[in-house]
Amino acid sequence: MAEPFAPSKLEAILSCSPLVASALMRHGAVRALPPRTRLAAQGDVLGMLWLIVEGRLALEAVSSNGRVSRLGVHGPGDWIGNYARPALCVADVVALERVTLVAFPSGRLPEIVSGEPQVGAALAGAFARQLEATLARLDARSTLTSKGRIFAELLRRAGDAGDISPPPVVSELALAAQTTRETASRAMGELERRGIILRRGERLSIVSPRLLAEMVV
Amino acid sequence: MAEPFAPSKLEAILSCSPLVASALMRHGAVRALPPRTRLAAQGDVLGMLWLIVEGRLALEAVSSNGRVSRLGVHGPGDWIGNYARPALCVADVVALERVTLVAFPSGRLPEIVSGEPQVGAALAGAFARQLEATLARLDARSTLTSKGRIFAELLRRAGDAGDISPPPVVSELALAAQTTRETASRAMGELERRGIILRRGERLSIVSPRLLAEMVV
DNA sequence: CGCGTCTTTGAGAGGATTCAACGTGTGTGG
DNA sequence: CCACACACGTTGAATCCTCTCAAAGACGCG
Repeated sequence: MAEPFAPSKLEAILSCSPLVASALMRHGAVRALPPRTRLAAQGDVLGMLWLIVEGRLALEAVSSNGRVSRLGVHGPGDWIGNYARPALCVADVVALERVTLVAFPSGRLPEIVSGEPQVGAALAGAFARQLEATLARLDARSTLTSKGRIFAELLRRAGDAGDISPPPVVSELALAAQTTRETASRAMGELERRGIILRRGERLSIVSPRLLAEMVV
Repeated sequence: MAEPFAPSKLEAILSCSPLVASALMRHGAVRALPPRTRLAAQGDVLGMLWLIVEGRLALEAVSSNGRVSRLGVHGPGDWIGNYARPALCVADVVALERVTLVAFPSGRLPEIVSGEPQVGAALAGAFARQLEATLARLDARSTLTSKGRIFAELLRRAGDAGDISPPPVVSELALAAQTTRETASRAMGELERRGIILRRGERLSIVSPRLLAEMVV
């Protein structure tokens, strides 16, 4: 945490060559942020691109009625901000925990890339992955019901293991699934009554992933 | 249209070097599709990446209740499909008009990129742009009301000119804004009654962009 | 003219949020 | 040590937004 950030870590995070890592380190500024820092606000003209190295950042948009919805959560290896030129920021960017990142002004990376094409290759892979994730999220928002999104989120967090520990905080789960505490609570209550999940202290087990998957609608 | 596709067009579309264009042409297969072709279906394992050269493609997801929602529309210079490896396709991919594209198997491009890093640079720019667009769409879906999305879509299509011609087809507008014909019709009726827009034959004029912008909620 | 597509409008239903109330556990300050 | 605030979870009832269903009119086209 406290030790200075080493370029070799970049290699691991981006799975790129030492060449690329050192080029990035040479042009970017390393920053550390305490939890809850707000890097940018909805409506700002954002002229930065950040590479997350440690910790997670969330994109949160607040709608006119005051509700906040989470557009995404990004972790090490993800890029946040504007690549080519400054642009309006659609959402707040907030640190969920202690975060280390490398900062570049918008437009700098394209320059670097033309000098060191290897960097572009690494970027393309990262952007493609993030695009896919964002598209999947858009799909969920567009085609699933509120309860369906809760169920999908549970399955996603459980992974193959089939359980989640520590058990998810209901209100946080609701935020991630773009719905309310109450709806999330009702959805989980239903799952528990039907014996599809089991909540025991520090662990939430998914008894029947099959049934749960069928309820993702 | 009918003439064979020339690499020089790629340079213009991607604004890349001849080197990159010829590398892409060498590794990809040019295809032409008639309108309404469905390139891939929701749930397919899709092992391709396409570069659109002419025409537009839509990503359409159908939800369990049968409604289709449009996740995005892509045109020349956009990439659709899976970059690194085959993956489940979240939505149908359909041609809105006659489309020409260059097809690559998933995973091929990363290979090319490692041999010809210039290609990676071009890809990074394109992916960054698409990521930004997708994020903006996700934001709209998450924070705006149905009517708000209609209003926003109208403003977007009007651009600075302040009018749209030919006037938008209501049902198509509804699809783009992820709502129903009826809701879109009511939203536009309201705008017209309040004198915010004017529909005259082959032209729809936005009388008061300011008022309209304030209604985007 | 008949047909299909598109639009408009009304009425009804349904899903999700909002409001409200209550119970719990945790940490803080008196 | 206790009172208290506070965050979280649960549950019920009311409200609201949006979709669905239904009907009717406008328009272009063969």
